[in-house]
Amino acid sequence: MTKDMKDIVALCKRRGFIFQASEIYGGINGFWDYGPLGTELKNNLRDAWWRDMVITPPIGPDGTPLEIVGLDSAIIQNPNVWVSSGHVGGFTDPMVDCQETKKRYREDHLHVIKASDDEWVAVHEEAEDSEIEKRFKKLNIKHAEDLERTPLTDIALSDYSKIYAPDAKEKGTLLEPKAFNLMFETYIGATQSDDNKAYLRGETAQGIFINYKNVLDSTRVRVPFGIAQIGKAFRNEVNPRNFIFRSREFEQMEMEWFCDPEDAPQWFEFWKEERQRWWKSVGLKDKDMIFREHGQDELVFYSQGTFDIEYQFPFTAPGYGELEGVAYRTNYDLTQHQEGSKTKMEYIDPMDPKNRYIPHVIEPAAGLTRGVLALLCDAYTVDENRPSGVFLDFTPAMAPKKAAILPLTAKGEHPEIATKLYLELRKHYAIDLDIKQNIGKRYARQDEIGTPYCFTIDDDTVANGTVTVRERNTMAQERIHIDKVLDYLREKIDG
RNA sequence: GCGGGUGUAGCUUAAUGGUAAAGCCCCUGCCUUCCAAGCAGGUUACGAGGGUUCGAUUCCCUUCACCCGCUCCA
Repeated sequence: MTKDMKDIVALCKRRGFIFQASEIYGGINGFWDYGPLGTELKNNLRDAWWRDMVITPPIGPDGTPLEIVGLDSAIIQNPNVWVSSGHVGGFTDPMVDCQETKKRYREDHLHVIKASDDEWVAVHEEAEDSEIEKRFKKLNIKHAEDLERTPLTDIALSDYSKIYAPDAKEKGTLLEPKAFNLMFETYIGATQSDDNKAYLRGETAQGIFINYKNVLDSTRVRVPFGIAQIGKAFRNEVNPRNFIFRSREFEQMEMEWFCDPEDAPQWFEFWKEERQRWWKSVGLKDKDMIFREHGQDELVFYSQGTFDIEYQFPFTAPGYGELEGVAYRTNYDLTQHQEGSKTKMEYIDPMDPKNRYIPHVIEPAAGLTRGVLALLCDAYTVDENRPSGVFLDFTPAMAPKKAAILPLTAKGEHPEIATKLYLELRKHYAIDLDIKQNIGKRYARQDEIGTPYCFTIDDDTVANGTVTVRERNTMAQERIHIDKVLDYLREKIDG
């Protein structure tokens, strides 16, 4: 039985994990709201990351604990931050559309071969000569001897009328290149003009880089150290798709690890390992993940290595979708901000003041909301042998509700004892108390929201103080004393 | 952004140019000593806007959202 995205989305809505944003107004493309359980789940994943990064960072290769501090920067920064980072202008890839075939190409991916003065043929940059010859034959154009290629970026717009687009029959069907900028624009103050234009952050990372000096000067951290931040980021995606996987407003968990350039390659290896381990620790199954080093051709120009942690989502299968990228960004960002802000970003080694350098950065950048989606997809388990037909196999630590307290009947002393137990347990964990309806329905409901344990109060509880524990995945039951319930939960959740 | 598809209750599905039906879920009560049981009752829907029409959920137009493919994802 395969997991169907439709069913997962339906369950998310039915049980209050994730809703279409602005649903009662007809929705809004690329935005999602988190319901009561989705919020709990997201917070659990977020808190686990914060705990494992900032509160209790990993032990380093030399046996000493790493030093990582937290940050919460503004979503809107001085717009020059995004000019220096390259998000405004530099990184946008102009696209050209073909009027005839409705296809769209990256301008810098197309090459043009000039067969004659007015018959030019556009081809993909990776097209081989043999393919190109076929293309010429099809167009019935005698091809030039040398097949010399000119990048489309070097061709004047006025010459577009001579070009046959890669998949077109007619020439002159390519339209003017359009720049796509994914930054969300806004205006500061009540009037709108270019003077007060600003951007919603496209990533949380830049907030870290621009506070690097502040953190150094205020916290006594020394290289190597990290600054971690969790928060919303915004990208005006051309085409949001696949539930919450690519949305225009999303949440990131990013850490910038500042280190000596000489040590950077070792730290890169360290964080690759560490981040793989972490995703497994929150419950993702090894068999559904892939760990992938980017090839040279995939790397952005300033990166000396990028490592993807990807998950096999139902909508990407048999392929994978990115959960986290661990990138060796060199000192690119700090250097950019040093130039852009005229603020020195040099680090002076306190043990050796002659040793000055701009730290290199290893960046483990994870998608929190993508992580939530992976947890949901991973947990979704079809089981036709149980009333609900499905259950969510969250780890106890990630489950939105840790346990449900269920009086077997709504009569006698059952509800009273159940309520007392509930009042005790809820001081420690997110607990459900559910009294109404028959017990089977209540178990089924808890299965659907992934509650790992149900404690049921029956006549034996009244007689001898024991309750049944019903385990979600196996539906097996055992009896334990009511006084041991909290210890039992502690052991399962934190132990 | 392009092409195709789909929008009726929380879900699954009906019917209809003239008061929109059912099953499941949900809620209330009864009953129930362990997995959506039974009985009685109850809430909830034509994605939005416009047009045609005496009257539109139904026909037409526009729009929005979702799904699939293409494109894209610094």
